Amino acid sequence: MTADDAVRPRAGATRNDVARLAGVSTAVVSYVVNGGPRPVSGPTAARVRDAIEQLGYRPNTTARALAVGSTKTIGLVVPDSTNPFFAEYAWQLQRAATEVGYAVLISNTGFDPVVEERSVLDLCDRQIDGLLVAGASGLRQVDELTRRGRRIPVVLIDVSSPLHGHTTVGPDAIAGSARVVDHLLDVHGHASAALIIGGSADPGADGRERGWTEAHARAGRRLGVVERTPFSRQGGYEAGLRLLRRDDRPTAVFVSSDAQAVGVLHAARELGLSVPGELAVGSFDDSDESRFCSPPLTTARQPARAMADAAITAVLRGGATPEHLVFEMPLVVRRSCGCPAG
Amino acid sequence: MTADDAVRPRAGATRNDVARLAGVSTAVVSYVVNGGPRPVSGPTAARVRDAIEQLGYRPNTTARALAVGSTKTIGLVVPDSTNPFFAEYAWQLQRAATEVGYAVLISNTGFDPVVEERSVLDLCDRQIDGLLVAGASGLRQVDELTRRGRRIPVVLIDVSSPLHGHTTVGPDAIAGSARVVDHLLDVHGHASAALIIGGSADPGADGRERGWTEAHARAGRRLGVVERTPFSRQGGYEAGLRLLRRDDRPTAVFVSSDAQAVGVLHAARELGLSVPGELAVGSFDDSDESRFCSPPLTTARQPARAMADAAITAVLRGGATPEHLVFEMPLVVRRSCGCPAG
DNA sequence: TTGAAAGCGGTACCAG
DNA sequence: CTGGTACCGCTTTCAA
Repeated sequence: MTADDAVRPRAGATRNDVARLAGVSTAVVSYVVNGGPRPVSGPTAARVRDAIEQLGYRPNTTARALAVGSTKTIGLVVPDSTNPFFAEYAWQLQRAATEVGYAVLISNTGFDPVVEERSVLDLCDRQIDGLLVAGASGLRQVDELTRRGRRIPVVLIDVSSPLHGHTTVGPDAIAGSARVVDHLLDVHGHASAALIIGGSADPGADGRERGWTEAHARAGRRLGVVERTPFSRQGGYEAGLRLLRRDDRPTAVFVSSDAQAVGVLHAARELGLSVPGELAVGSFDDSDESRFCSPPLTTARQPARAMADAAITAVLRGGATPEHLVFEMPLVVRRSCGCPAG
Repeated sequence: MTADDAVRPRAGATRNDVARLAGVSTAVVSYVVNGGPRPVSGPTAARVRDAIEQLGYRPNTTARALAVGSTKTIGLVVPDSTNPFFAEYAWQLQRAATEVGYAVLISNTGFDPVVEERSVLDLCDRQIDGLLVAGASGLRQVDELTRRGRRIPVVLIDVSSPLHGHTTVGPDAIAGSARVVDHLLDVHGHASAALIIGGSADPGADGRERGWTEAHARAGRRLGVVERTPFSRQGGYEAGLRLLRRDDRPTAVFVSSDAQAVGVLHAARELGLSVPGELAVGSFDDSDESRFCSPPLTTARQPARAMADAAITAVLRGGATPEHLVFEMPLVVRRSCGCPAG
């Protein structure tokens, strides 16, 4: 109201200013701001609130973090937040975190273990209260972190199989993948399905590969060929091209992510092959894109929302006792497998 | 080496521990950690480094932030990080920020002005060093922030037209949109193009709408119909259905985002209409998806990488003097407009 | 070249 | 119910 622009320090009011204006101690200001830990009389509290209002006082989160030892922030390490599934997952994690008063600091690794290591360290240096890691490559430094210094809770998200000594949350990738391969083999009668999947870090560790293998075994079929390629549309496209140019071109393929599957669709189109007519495709994720591509993808659904809620809950609980949360993956039938529209 | 698990405090070593072990003062530890502001003799520095190594000491970023008044963090407010373009843009911003030692805290608003306001406040409370805002709705509270308390630099990203008093970075949406509409009108000879665009907050404020309008004006054509719908695949799909069921079904449409365009493609497919045969579509963004959908989209390219670099640079410079950085949008010709493959 | 000490903005315990 | 005050971990000025 008055010419207070000149009076107000550019740095913003601190709890000291508030205390002075309200004629109380800083402790009292703290009590009313946080509703505790000591009670404050009505009138006093009112004076404090007035002062806060008048000064436009906002508590300094950094100072609070230093004092209480919690930043109300959780770190998230993902390979590539640009991938439609991770984008959605990250979004859900953020929503879930926000709902309980936490912020999420995201770090992309680009599937590079070195970057991943650096990311984990950076995040920890920022005093995050918990760490969510997708893309399990960097387990080594995660372990080390857990050992030395601040013992911050870590939960591995997006792991296909429960990992010893860590709390994990992820889809039942084995069952989910098997479900789509079964569908290809059983209801559509393909002799086998090829597999398009990511880098060969540790074949067999990936639940998607195992599900694919097991489904073939159960059906008594010989395994189809496998193509390894990056988890991206472009990666899927290239693998698709390779696959579809083979002399023994497969009639069905299970692709380990929607992004790659979109690339496969593109490759088929370019080669003039019809999907599902000449190539049936099943996929994994059920990201938004899978409903809108052509043809829409039959895919195993990752319940991102539920997993996100679980991951946030788990990491905030502190990961004291390792637990393994696995989520069922419903089969979402659309047209890429050969089923009629619907 | 020894049984130091018992010795090492669970809280992690502090600079005090390091100082004690190295037999120096905490100031010296600070000097060697930060390479300044005072010089330290070789031997002393070596002792300190040893101590750091031995204790596995990691500086506490929070404490540092409190002391120096900078969190090395910049806030980013976006409507929906799940949208393919924003996902990519956010990714680029993160990359650019990381390169200069900053982290990015993302907040999604879901296009809700109330949420947006809360987000901006939350971010500021976290003592971010700068704020990037996409989706200009929340200008009011941004202005207010700039006025009271900590004067944090704000840059508006993703604005189509330079905004008074703020530093902005964005594509030349008017020219870019006009470029694709021109293409539809001139090279493919359509009488006019319909427009699919987002919420009607302030028609005319959106550069895409203006570009579309101006292109028609220049060509001496009557404007096509406009459909307003959310910026999502689903939104585009619904708008597409509405548009394509009209008696006076348009022969060409300019869609204001790739995500919506993908929805339009889906709608056309569902109605058995061929693109570009019966409907030519031009779009905006050039996200990865636009290369892989069917048919691939002719679109105006947002130079996300360059814009991200500029945005980070600008916000870090402090936004002292408002500047308006606008980026050209190249036309990317693919097949959805009717041009031959290539 | 190094040490002592005064903050940065809050929190929360201990007295009163 | 409230005030005084010792931290939280690090930075940086001032003296030595």
